[in-house]
Amino acid sequence: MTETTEPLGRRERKKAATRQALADAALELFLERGFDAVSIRDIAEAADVSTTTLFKHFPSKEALLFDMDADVEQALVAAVRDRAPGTPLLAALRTHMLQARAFKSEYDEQIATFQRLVASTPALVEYHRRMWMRHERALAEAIAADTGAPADDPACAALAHLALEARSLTTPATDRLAAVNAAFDLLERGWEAARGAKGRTS
Amino acid sequence: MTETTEPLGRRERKKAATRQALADAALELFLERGFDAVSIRDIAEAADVSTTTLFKHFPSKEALLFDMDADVEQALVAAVRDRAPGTPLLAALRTHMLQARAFKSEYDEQIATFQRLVASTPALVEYHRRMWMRHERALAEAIAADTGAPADDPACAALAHLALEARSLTTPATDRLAAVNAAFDLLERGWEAARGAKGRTS
DNA sequence: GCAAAAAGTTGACTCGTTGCACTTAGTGAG
DNA sequence: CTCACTAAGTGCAACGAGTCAACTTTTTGC
Repeated sequence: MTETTEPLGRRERKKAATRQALADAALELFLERGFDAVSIRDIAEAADVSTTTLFKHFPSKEALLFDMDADVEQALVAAVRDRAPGTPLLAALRTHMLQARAFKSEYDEQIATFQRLVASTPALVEYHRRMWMRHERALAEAIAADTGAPADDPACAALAHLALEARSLTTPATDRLAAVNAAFDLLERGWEAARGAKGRTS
Repeated sequence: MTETTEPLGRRERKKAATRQALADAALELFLERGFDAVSIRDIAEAADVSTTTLFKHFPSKEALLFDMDADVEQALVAAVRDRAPGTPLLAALRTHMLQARAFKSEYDEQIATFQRLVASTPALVEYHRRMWMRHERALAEAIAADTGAPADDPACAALAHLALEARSLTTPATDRLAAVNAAFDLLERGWEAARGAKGRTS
């Protein structure tokens, strides 16, 4: 998205290069042999650096795969904060989550194979989930701000947690979409009912 | 609960003994020094067995602590299946979860320190959560059976997932109880609304 | 009593990850 | 331009979790 090729010193460029080399080598090897069958040493060697160097760029083996995150939280918070006026909070959240690349696999073969790799490796599923759930607090605060509740309101915290968690439904390999929608149906009804009971209608 | 001291061969008794010795040694050392500061070798030595023997009894370091699980799933399913007639499904589930030992810490210092140990070790929190969520499918099926829906109904799956997940709210150290209750309030309203929309009132 | 299976041991090994001491090479100030 | 500073990278050794294969005990069923 944001091309930050601005004032890059020679040093920083080299650093970025090795980092990229590592991420590339890792992805290639993982796709080729599977996550568990590739060792850190393999990757380091493929990128022609030492394992210690690898760990100076990435904090763990899993992190090699999820290089491109960053402003996910921004987008998440923005989705509720800057939604079209009149749109219910959860509706906005639902569409935002369904538009994420995790659900766009049909359109891009690259993404689809990546998704398959992650899904077939428990360690990666877990790691991904943890990254995702890290935004729980930010979302909770955004919701609280939106509804005028105190920032640590338990109901808002619960809604944030459960809405994010909707993505991790262990659907029996069939329809992830239907699963997420079912979860949101449930939450929307519950949330609207609660809102209604308090006299507001957002 | 169920005392199975029935026809125990000498062999099985010895096996159970070493297993117990391991679990005991582990708990003691963990409480004394903390989970991360105790190595598998320490535990094996304290129980006077080899590390390989330890791993024949427990699949991982974390498993040493959660020896006493078993029929949690049974109880969970029973809580919805055998609830007092007239009780709403989610009400039964809520009380069952609040009665679990995880929330009884005030009554038992043993349990409280154990909870503290787990809570203070990310690896253990994660492991515990995973064990708990493993009952997702069983609960989903129990709910489906209860409401007459097909066993793989997405709405039931979603409810099961979110209800179980209610326990893992990352409450800011304050009131876990309030958090769980907030989650259940949300789910109850949403669920009743959905049920109502379909003409049933369980 | 004996053979098969289960429990345990030993020791070496893999793999993720860290620490330490060291070199190399941009960088910025004078 | 050079020199000291600093960040990046290296090499190596180590640690802890977990696995493997080969070998020695029991215990048990017959």
